[in-house]
Amino acid sequence: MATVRLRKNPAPPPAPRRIGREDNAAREAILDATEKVLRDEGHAALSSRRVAEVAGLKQQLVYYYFRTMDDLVLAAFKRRTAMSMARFELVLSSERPLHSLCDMIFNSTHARLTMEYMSLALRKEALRAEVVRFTEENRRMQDAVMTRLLERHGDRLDMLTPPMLTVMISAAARLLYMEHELGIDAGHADVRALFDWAIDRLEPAAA
Amino acid sequence: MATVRLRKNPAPPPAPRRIGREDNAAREAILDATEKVLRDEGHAALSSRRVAEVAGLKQQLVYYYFRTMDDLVLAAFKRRTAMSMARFELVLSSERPLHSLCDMIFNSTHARLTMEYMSLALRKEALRAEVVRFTEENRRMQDAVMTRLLERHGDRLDMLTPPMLTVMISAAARLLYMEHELGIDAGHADVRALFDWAIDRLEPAAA
DNA sequence: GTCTATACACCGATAGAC
DNA sequence: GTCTATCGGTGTATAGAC
Repeated sequence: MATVRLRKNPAPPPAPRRIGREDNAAREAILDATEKVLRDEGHAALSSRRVAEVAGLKQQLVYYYFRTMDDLVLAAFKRRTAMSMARFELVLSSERPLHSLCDMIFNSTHARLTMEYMSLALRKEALRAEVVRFTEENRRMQDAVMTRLLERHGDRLDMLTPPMLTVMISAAARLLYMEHELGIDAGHADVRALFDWAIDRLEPAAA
Repeated sequence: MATVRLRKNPAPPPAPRRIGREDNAAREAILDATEKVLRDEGHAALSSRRVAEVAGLKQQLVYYYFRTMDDLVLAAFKRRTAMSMARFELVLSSERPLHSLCDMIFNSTHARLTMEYMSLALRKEALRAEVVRFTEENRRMQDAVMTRLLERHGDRLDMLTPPMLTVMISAAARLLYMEHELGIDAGHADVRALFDWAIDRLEPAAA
C-alpha cells in the first residue's frame, strides 16, 4: 500500500466526498477483498486497484465507500476484531476454557492477517491505537481465565502469574505460525508438547 | 517494494547487464541504505529510488550493483546474517553463554529488521531459503548451549528439552519487541521475570 | 450507487553517453 | 563507475456523467 510521499497541492479541505452506507453489499465485498489481499499477498500488495479487482468491482468504487486506503484498512480491522471478540467470549464460557482458548490461538487461520495488521500499525497511528485497544482488552479477558486456573493450584505454581501464561501462549503461537509458514519446524513439537502438558495440568478433565 | 505483476515482453534473456564488484563503497552505501529503509519505513517503502536517495546516489546505480530489487534484499540479508553469526559465536564462547545469549536476543536492535526480512521471505523464494538456512543454523548452535546447561540439572527439569528453551526464548523476545514497538506492555514484566529467574537457575554465577 | 475519464507521483528496469 | 533519458505500468485520489 504505497503512500503518497509528496503532493503539490498541500492538503484538500476536510474531504467533502460522499461516503456509502455501512449496510451495502459492495462495501462488504471490498472489506472481504481487503482481508484476502492482506492475507494472501501481504500489505505491500494492498491497493485500491487490487482490492477492487479481487472484489470484482471498479477501483474508484473503493473511494466511494472509504475516504482513504488507511480508512479502509482500519474498517477491515474493526470488523475483524468485532467478530474475534464474539468468538472469544464463546470460548471463555466453554467447559474447558483454557483448552478451547489454546485450540483457537494455536490453530488460528487468522495469524497471517494479524501479522499484517500489526506491521501496518507500526506506521499508521489510527490503526495502531485500535490494535493496542484490542490486544489489551483481549489480554484482560484471558488473564481472568488464567487467574481462576492458577488459584486452584495454590502454591505449587507460585512463580507463575496469569499475564505470564497469557503472553507466553501468544508468543509461542505466533512464532510457531510464522516459522511454519516459512518452512521451519525445529523445536516446534517440543514446544507444543510443553504447552499440552501444562494445559492438561492446569485444567484437567472433569472428574 | 511493488513488484511488476504483468510484463508485455515475456522475459529478457538471462540479464547480460553489468554488475559492480563487491568491494565498492557505493555498493556498501546501497546495502546500508536498504537496511535503514527496511528498519525505519518497512518493506512496503523499499524502492530503488528511496534507497538511492537515502544513500545519496542516483537511482540507476542501484541497478548497476544489483540485478533486481530482490537481489538487493537478498544481499543485504546475507551481509546481516554473516555479521550476526560472528557475534553469535562470540556470545556462545563467553563465560555465561545463556546470559549473554538472552541479553542479545532480548535487547536486539535488529528485531524490526528481522521482522521485515521474515515478512518479505514469505513472498520471495530465494530469501525464504536463506532465512530458513540461517534460522536453523542459529538454532542448532543455541540448542548445543541448552543441552550442556540441562545436563547439569539431571532429572529436576526433565520435562524441558533444549529446543524447547531455544524456541521459547525467541518467541518471547519477538512478541515483547513487537508489542513494545506498538506501545503494549501488559504482562511483559512478568515474562521477563520468569526468564530472568530461569536463566539464573540454569546458569548460576560461578561459585 | 456505479460508471468513465483523468491528474500526477512513483515503481522496476533498460539503453547508451561520458 | 556514474550519468541522463526514457519506457510502460501501478499508486492514491478526484471530477463529473448517468
